[in-house]
Amino acid sequence: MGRGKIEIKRIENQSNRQVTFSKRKNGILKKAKEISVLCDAEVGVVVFSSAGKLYDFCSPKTSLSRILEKYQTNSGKILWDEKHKSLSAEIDRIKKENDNMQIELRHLKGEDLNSLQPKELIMIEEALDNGLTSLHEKQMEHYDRLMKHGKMLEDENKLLAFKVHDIALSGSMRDLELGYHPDRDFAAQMPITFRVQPSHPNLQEDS
Amino acid sequence: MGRGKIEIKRIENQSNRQVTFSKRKNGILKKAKEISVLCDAEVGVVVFSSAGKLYDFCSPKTSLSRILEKYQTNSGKILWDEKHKSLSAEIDRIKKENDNMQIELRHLKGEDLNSLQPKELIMIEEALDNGLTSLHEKQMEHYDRLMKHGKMLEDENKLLAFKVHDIALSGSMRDLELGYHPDRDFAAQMPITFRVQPSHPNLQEDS
DNA sequence: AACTATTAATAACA
DNA sequence: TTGTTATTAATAGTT
Repeated sequence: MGRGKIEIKRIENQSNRQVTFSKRKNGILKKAKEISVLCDAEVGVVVFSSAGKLYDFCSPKTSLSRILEKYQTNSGKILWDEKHKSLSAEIDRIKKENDNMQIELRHLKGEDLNSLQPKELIMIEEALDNGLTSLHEKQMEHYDRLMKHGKMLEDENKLLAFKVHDIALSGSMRDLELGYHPDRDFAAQMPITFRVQPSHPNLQEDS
Repeated sequence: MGRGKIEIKRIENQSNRQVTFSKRKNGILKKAKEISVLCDAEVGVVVFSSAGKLYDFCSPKTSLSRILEKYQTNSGKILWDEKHKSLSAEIDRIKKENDNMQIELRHLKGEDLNSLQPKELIMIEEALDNGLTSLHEKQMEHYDRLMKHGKMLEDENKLLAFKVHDIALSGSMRDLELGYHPDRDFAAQMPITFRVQPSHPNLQEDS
């Protein structure tokens, strides 16, 4: 189909080859489009020129992804070896890590101990003991902090109780009887730790 | 290019469509082969008939995998979305699971406790206590078993010591002075638990 | 599946 | 590249 018949073998003349590529590439993409429309077929075409430039066609209503997905299930061949395998490998690796941690966790929780040797039990016991030790230290810190805070509150309460007593003696009880008014001037300006907290159980104890 | 011109739109007649598909499909695959040879191009073609049958061509000296790999790097489009995404999602899921276990493990080992509230510390403490309880039960079992075994050995040793004493009295000391002979007749035929174990520390105590 | 009249693709050329 | 055209190749409709 041209001014002369040609043999189907590599065209040695570079520019000739390039022209032929361009024309035939258009031809193939056109044919692909036509068969997809005429025959309701799914078609995917990918072409690289020898220079490495990419051309492709994919039938409408689908995508290369879907076509290739279908290709794999249909042909049994697996395409995306590289990325696919590396992802699968990573999954395996993480799962193994997961399993090991799971086992360790179970052991620390006192489960699945039957298969373990006495020495292994002792190692777990040491881990648990260490854990408890650290934990108790931390709890002690919390306890100390709470005690300190409680002591502070008690001191504040004493101070407040004293002031209340003072105000009561000076005769202006009405302000207190009105209760909690956060937007009242004197309340807003008072440092927060010095505001009256009516529900505090310790408030009355030392007064 | 046929007895008549045709519009490029879906061929409604089913059998007609099928015939046209068959012919044009061959045409496309042939064209693909030709351009790959003539122009030294990489070509991949995948065609599905409307019935779902697969036909494909791939230029020699390469593979669909490689062509598609190249397609991705060249176009920036990511193909294998489906499997790829689901694998990535699974990795994320497992990693999250992993992280959670890691945190739980660290907590049980008494690490990274600073961010925890007292109530959380108590929950960990309970877990550790439970773990220790189960562990101690298991260790107790081991201990009991060992004790039982030790008692059994002691009994056997007493019996052996008695026999040794007996034999010594009957005058044939030479056999014993020769030491351990596993292939001697009387040793090989004796049940294994009754053979003399010279290195056993309890052997002389009750004799 | 073949056949073949016709259209479509394209090799060589500009 | 793009366009033109003589030719070959593909294929629509038919057998």
